[in-house]
Amino acid sequence: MLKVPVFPDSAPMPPSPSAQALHPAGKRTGRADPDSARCLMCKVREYNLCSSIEDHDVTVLAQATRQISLPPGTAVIEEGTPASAFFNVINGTVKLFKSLPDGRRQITGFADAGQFVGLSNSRTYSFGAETVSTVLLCRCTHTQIENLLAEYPGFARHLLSAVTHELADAQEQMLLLGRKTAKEKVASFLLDRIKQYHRTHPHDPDAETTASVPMTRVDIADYLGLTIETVSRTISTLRRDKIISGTENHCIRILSLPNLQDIAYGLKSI
Amino acid sequence: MLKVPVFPDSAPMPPSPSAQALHPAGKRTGRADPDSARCLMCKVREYNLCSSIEDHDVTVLAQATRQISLPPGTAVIEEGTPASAFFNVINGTVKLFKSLPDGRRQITGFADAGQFVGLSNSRTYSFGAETVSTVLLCRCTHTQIENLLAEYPGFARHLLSAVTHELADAQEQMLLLGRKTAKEKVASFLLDRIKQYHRTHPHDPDAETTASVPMTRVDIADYLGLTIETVSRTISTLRRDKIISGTENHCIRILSLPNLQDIAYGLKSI
DNA sequence: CGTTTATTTGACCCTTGTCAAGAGTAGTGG
DNA sequence: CCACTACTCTTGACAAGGGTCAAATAAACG
Repeated sequence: MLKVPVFPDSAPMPPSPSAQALHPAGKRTGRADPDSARCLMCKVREYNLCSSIEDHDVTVLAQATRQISLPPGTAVIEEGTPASAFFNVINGTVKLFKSLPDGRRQITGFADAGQFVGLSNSRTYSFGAETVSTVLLCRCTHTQIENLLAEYPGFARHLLSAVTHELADAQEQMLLLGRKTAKEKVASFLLDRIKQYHRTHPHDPDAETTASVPMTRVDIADYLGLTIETVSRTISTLRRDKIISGTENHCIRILSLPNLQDIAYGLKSI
Repeated sequence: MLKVPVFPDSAPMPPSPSAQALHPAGKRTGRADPDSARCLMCKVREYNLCSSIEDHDVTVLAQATRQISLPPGTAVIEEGTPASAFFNVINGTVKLFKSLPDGRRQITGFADAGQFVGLSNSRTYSFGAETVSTVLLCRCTHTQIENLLAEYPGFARHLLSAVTHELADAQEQMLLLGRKTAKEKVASFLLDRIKQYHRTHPHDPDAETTASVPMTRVDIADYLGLTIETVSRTISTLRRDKIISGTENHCIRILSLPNLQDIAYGLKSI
């Protein structure tokens, strides 16, 4: 049978306390140790990949991963370097991007709390990743991911589901980049940010009308395939048209969600 | 544990002779039946997902799938309809696309022989699919894919690898759509077509300099986020600059691969 | 061989990019 | 607490890449 590793030939990693063989599948620890408590109490555990590993096996996870905190603007993954690690975002936002030799850049997505970063099929990363805000990450080597995949069938299925979802998002973004106008692009982006805010603040009564935009105009422009000037002008227009309200730059309030939706999908001729 | 099906709640399918329960894992058939011969002799078997199922289990595959042949321009998947089937492309090319309400369309990719179409995480397809040329497909219900995933761990891993690869392609295409000029887009597209021709015609001595372009200008334009006029003009310019040669429309000969590569990555200022 | 459809080419214009300057904002340190 | 500096963001004037509309060619097909 053809071998098709998801993480082929992971580059050798510097030895770390947590870089040890996983427990055999199904082995139970009598009770939670301090490490597994970290995973059990993790605020994104129920939303992300880790939910595939049941509570009583969580020691495996805790020993396979290490948490790191990074300030805004820090490189997490360097485009073209050996692909060796995988990251879960616990808190904050990470941007993923690809670049051209002359420096032009396309941000392919933002990974918020609960999402992951660093899946690669090839020996090197085909994309870069950098923190947008202060970010808490859970790091795991590809070798350890391979072990989890081999021991927990549910994990492979969960990962497949997550990647399939990402692919659908990527296709939606291709539609945006190839066929939408600047105004439609910005409106679509704001809708995504509202959804994201709603996911992470389900109990905020204003969640329906709030968009958290932690990224700069440069990042928004590189995400939407525009220039910062066009992004700025378009947001100003939306403010002038009373579709959004103009208090702050990084927390936008939506005055007319239906109008914004119509614009995003090209139903508003204006 | 949270259940995360890759094909949730597959829509009920009309009963078909091949829509029956799979054989139990590991059950061997004494020798190949006519059905399994179809799979064993399949010309893409060694390249595609089916290689995850070993030869002695191939009856399972043969009974789970049905081959269909479709003329050019036939809808394979209707955007927004219930997601119920999955297709392997045995021969020909299928285009995948998303549309806006007013008819604007973005082709998100072309699936050539050996690739698959129809993976979906949601109840309905978020994209459409249509044949470009005459196409031979191998159809399989999502229910049957679920069974294969449950019984053959290698299959889930193979599928994960394939989807991860598709995601990387999608990211590369986002870079193209968001940040490349018309000339760079067309050059990148031609390079992809050369690679594709090389894969499918490994013994052709001209494979290094040949690009098969079965799709129309409309499809190319919808794939690159341009208009047909711009695609046409750009190809004419490449011909005038002696980078490609102008014999036919659907089989392009490359005169200077290095130049084409430089243009595709923005290294050629012209 | 004529009809239909796909492609090319031209003329013109609009959306978005480029260049440049001004206005906010956020830190920093006296 | 208030300058000072360094960004980030906004706005304006202008240019250009690519879109739109229209017509001419070239292929494809019965």
